[in-house]
Amino acid sequence: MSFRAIPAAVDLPAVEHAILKFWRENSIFEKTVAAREGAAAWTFYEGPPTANGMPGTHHIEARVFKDLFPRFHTMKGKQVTRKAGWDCHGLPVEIAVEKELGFSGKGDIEKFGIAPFNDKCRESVQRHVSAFTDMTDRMGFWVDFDEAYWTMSPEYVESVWWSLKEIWKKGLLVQDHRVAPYCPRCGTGLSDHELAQGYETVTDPSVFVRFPVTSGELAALNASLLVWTTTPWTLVSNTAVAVHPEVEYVAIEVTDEESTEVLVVAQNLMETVKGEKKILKTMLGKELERVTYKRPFDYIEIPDAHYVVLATYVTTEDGTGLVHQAPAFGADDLAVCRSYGLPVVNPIAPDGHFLADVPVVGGTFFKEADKPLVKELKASGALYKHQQYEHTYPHCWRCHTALMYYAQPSWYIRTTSIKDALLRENAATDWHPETIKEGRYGDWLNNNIDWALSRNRYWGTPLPIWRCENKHEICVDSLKELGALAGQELSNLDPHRPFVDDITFACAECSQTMTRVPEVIDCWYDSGAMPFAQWGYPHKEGSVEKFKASYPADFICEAIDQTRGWFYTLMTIGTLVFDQSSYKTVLCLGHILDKDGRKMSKHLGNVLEPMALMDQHGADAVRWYMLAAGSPWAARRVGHDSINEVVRKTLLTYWNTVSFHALYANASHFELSQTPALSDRPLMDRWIISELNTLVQEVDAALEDFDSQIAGRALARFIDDLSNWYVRRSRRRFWDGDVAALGTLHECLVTLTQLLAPLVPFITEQVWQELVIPADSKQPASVHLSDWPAVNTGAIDSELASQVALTRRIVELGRATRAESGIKIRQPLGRALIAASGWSTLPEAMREQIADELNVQTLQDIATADGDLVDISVKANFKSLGAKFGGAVQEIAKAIAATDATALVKTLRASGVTTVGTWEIALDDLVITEVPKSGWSVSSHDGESVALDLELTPALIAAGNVREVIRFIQERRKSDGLDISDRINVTWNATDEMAAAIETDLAHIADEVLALSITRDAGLAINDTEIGVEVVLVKQ
RNA sequence: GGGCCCAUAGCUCAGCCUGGUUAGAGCGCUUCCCUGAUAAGGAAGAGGUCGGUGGUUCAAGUCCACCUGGGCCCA
Repeated sequence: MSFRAIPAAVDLPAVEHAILKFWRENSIFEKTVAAREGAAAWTFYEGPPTANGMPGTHHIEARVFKDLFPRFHTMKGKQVTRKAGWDCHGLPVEIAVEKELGFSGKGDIEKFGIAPFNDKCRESVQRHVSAFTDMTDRMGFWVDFDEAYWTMSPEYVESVWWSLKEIWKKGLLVQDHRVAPYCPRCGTGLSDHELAQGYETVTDPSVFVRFPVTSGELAALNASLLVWTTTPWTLVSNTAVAVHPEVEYVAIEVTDEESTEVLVVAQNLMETVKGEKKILKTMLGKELERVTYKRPFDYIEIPDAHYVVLATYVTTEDGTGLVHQAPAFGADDLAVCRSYGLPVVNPIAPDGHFLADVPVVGGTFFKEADKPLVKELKASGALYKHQQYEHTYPHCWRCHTALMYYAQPSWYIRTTSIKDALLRENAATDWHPETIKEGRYGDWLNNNIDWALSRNRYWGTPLPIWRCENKHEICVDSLKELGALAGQELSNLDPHRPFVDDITFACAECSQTMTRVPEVIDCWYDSGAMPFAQWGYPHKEGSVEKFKASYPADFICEAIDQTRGWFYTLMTIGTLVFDQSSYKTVLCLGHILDKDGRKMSKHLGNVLEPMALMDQHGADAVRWYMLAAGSPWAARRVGHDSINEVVRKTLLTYWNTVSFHALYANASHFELSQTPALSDRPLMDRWIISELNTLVQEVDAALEDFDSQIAGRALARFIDDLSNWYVRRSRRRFWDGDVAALGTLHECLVTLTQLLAPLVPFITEQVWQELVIPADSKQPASVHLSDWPAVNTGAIDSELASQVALTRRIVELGRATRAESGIKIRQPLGRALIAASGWSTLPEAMREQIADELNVQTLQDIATADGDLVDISVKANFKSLGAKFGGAVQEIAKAIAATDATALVKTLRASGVTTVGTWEIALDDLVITEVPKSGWSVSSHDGESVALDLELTPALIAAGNVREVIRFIQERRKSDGLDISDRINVTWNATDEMAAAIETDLAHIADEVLALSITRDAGLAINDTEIGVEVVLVKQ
């Protein structure tokens, strides 16, 4: 058992590669899971990334957090299995393949063939997965790739089918119409993702049209509804007019040069109407419900329609507050019209042209129909106003055709019918940050709409519904069931298109042929089904047990964009199928932005490539930055400089403290067993051990609360305390091989390494191998196999902590005073006066440290110094006064300011209370500052002061010179390349003044510089040395 | 257009829940100090209308409302 030398310089990325090798060769990840066999499980679900491109830095972000908490809980004794997953299906994959093949739409795919196209999609997924595994491995995210689930695997698809059948059996999976953006040229609907790529600014007509009222009081007034639209081509399909039920509408008589008429508009949009106005009637929107009107075009048959309906989505931001409804061409329109039982009539063919038999515009492309229709409106007198209107409108990103919102048949899951259950499950979910629960996510649930499940595409889980021409329907839950229906052995069938499309069988009810409906499902359903589908539940052997043991998850974690993505589908499918959400705790991360606060995108060229980032700075640095530099749930900026700082400040300081320990433990042949009991160690040791145990408490609490930033801050502060106070102040003890100091530092480093391990697994593993295992062979082979440190509350001494804090504040003030006085710290001073409330009880050891740090010979309490040395000033303590006297504080503060401070403090110190004005105050109602009078150099802060006596005696000057000489020789040792433990012989010469100082303290100097002999050589030239000394060092 | 989140030093971020009168840290910059582990450390300086406006209060960076700007999600 011994300590190895650990180099101070370290190449972090190189160390990481060695550690990766060590983990791999020794199966450390597998062992951390196996070691907890039989322990309570802490379940984590991996949200599968879509392998449709190369991983970006934002992928690292989520994966850092997905790694930290499983590592933490493993150390805390839980078994955390981590199954990787890949989201394989979906439009993004199809688009990537289409691009590769140079396709421009569904026609090309069908020409190419669905089977070969899907083969290409499968290949594309497999190709990108390796980039993800490389990145994942490099960053130290421990997850089991060997057992990864793939959403395209047959057993996964069958499990998804099973769940769909469960939903179908409940009557919640149905076909209905859906309005979606649609490219009439490509003949396909577009996803939101595609939509976002194609917005273009266009100028469209904006028309105000009169719809004459035909029933009730308003008809008697000859009133017309004034309706605004920017899509005149949809007026042919007008079915209703929507108003907001709670908005005030007015019927106004308008008179201009030519005529008088009565129009109905929202009251606060009356400005739209020009001319002399007289309000005839005011009414709420809901009073207009079911008022009938005459539509502008009678070209197509729309039965039982054309009246006013109520809709809360109507706004009075622009237009007239009366919104024309064409349910085939607007999602809101469709929802509103459907709730009134209005028909959905569509005069436009899938190619975007009006049906040939429509008058006036038959055969016209929808966008081209605006002009002739406006002309017709003008001719019939229905047109009130016609303007041009510039706005952004979605276009097809492939062919730039203006998109149509177009009603298409689509399959829905009736999630609205389980809304109450979803709200119940959400209420039981632990969200981090908490605001998401009732905010963004809660709102989304409250405004829940049915899930449009189907896609008219190729590469996805086929919707397992077969139908005959009499609309009899069956949902299939497995290949086995399908085989039984079809009378074929199908267990080896690829459950994808086009193979499943080929399976047909006779309808049990009408004997007609049943064929599969053509759609595939939304790939978000795939990923939301992973809690059971990852096990092949319930078909696969053993899956039932595995599923039950791992449902619901204790922890999931993704970025905030998943609120309506995976967080939603996971909860919804769980609730639909099992009546229970599939996760208990969810950590919702903010986004990673570039150094200028912009989203990272290829387009802006500001993407940080993750592998390069880790090769440059090291994965630990990137991890620490993600975890600790800012709040996990806030959006954060990433740049090279900020990551560099992490390395310098935190990781290298930690490393160098380890290296320092190794240096002296090695030099003095320290053994851990030599460490004395804690109670026998000096105050300084007991302090840092107290801080260490406080740290264990803090980090544990923060990580239990998923707040890595607070944990990181506490750890960084401790590293700083350890290195820059404990080690620095104890340096001499280390030189001397003090076993208490070496043992204390070792204890701190071992525990610190364990606390850091889940955050920065590489450097801590290296330290474990270099520092811990060689000294204690009983320790586990990896830090990640060790148990989370238990806090020793008995070692926490809060009084000691506050005393050290006071010591450090006094030192800080003293240094400021020193700097101000212009006298170097190397020059000893005779006396310092201290004013601080805890001074009188400060232990001697700490006073010595202050004296040493400030290089003063004696310290004295300012209160015991000669009487008129001190000026006392007081200020009101608003916090305590405000609590006692409330509104009177300002007056009291004035009264206090007007009182003689010295007398006031004297009285209070003697009797505890006194009256100022009419108020009785106590000592803690004042902020007291004591400052020495002139002749001293002083610094004060928050009522604490340090004053230095600047008088230099010849003895002090000589002592200063001795210190100069020692420093000079030490520097020479370093520049001569001597080892810290080399013994030397010194030959010296100096100016008279310096020589006198040296002669008085030869033994001390020799001792400090490890000199066996120290001899003057008057012949040695001293001219060109700054302090008037020259030395020659000879290694013994 | 709607909802949610965010806005504090040149930069990255604390502080806000629980209001208290000179608003903090680190990086960067200038000057100086210290150094027998450190790519470190220390001191001083420059740098802030705490996004804006109003309100509540004896007192607002902190609580409330509105506005502006940014981000995300949804239309």
